[in-house]
Amino acid sequence: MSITRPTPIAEQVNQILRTRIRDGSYAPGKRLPSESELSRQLDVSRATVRTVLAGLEAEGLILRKQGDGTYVNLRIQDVNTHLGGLWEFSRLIESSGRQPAIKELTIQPRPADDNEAECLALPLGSLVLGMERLFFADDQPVILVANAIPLHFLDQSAAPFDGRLHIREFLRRYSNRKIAYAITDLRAALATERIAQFLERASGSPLLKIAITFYDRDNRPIICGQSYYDDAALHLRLVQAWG
Amino acid sequence: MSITRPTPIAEQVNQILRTRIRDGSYAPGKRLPSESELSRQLDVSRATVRTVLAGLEAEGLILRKQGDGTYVNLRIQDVNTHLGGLWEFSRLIESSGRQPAIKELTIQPRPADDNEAECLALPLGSLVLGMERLFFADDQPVILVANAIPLHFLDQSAAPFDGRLHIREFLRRYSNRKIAYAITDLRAALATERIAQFLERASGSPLLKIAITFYDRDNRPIICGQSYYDDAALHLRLVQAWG
DNA sequence: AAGTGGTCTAGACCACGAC
DNA sequence: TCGTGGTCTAGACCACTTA
Repeated sequence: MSITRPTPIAEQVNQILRTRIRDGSYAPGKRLPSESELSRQLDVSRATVRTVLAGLEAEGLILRKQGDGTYVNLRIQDVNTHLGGLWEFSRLIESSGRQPAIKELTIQPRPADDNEAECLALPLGSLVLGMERLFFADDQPVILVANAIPLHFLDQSAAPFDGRLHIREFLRRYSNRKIAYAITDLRAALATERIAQFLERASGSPLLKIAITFYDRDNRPIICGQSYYDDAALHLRLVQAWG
Repeated sequence: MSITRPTPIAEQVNQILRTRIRDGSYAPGKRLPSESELSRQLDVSRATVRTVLAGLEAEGLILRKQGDGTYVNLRIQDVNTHLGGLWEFSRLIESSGRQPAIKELTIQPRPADDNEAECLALPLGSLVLGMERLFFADDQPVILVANAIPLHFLDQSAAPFDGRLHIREFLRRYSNRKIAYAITDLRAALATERIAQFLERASGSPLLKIAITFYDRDNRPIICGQSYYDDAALHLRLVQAWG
């Protein structure tokens, strides 16, 4: 029996507003009820409403105009991520309107390579769980991901590990670490023979290379990963609010 | 440093804390004063302090641990952008510890090409101000940018336009439009002969291609641009807080 | 002039981590 | 247990847009 805490009010408000935007109760281009009105409707303080709206604005979902009102952004349908969601490949595929799937290619303990050892601040030759996975959008391969997690962070008794889980879910199930932030390196790269084969592209095609390292609250690296992203098959399009 | 009224209090607090972090008053890895303590020190409410800290956390500058305290992130030096700074190439270069410079290649009115007309929602053949510029990091060319702005958005009497201004400053000086948000397309591309020459790379090298369209609060496209980013010369590395 | 979002305050109580 | 950050409230006043 697991403990359930009451869901934070702000989170509930968040879900309600997102739902109303998604299902068209608040149509694209239209004005939302005022903050005071929402505050009354939902019976929460205006401060709470504002916290939630700030989040939606940062994602580009709404536009707020002082002295006028809050509007649903017209152009969100074109976008598949905001810069905070860059690691959630499944959601990214989903919000492009396609069906995501993960295929596990390999998943096994092995010594860390040089790059991984450096990323994870491990002594050379330390054991990591190596994971290679292929993400599909509507049965078309679009992202090839190689991850490494230090073995000692994982609950070995939970093996075998399920390679089709999202990284978030994977960590929650097999480890007690929590991710605080990630550092991401964005590069352009040419497809090697092997990568090209998996992604069904010509060898030498340009691909996005996304290298992510996840850290916990104590600044310890938890996971490092290199992803090859076929930007011809799946656009990477993001909104940025003008802070 | 003291608090005065004209500029927003939160902004002043923001600057104060950033300064203290940058100059080492709050050293990397060390704990900041508690929120209540800061609230007393600066004579602002705790809510205001929290607003500012939330911003710093989103940028990855600090880590907050419930029940413990707020810490300066150790790894900030490695990073050159955060969620939302992707368009500010000059700042991006600067925060990599290098000296930014902008060279104006061309700047002149011309008809919009097909792509620009579509991005900017203009009739084919409409006039735009075309701008081609090269960004340098320590005298090394790193980003080639081509922008287009509909001519009728610009104050023609202000010509000639200064092509060495940041896009933000450019718009402020020559137009009354304000940018609300941007949609960015991230791609990998191969350097054409011409692009390679400007960036001093081999023809066919992989480059990041960043296509940005800026919109104002009324959802009208203001600027569109295509940038070629030499990721071998200048890493694109960003922090993402785990929301 | 009225109504909107923007800013800020002063408090309350809770959840968590270190001691 | 104590101090920290996390959540939330009720209300004040300001700045801006629209009519």
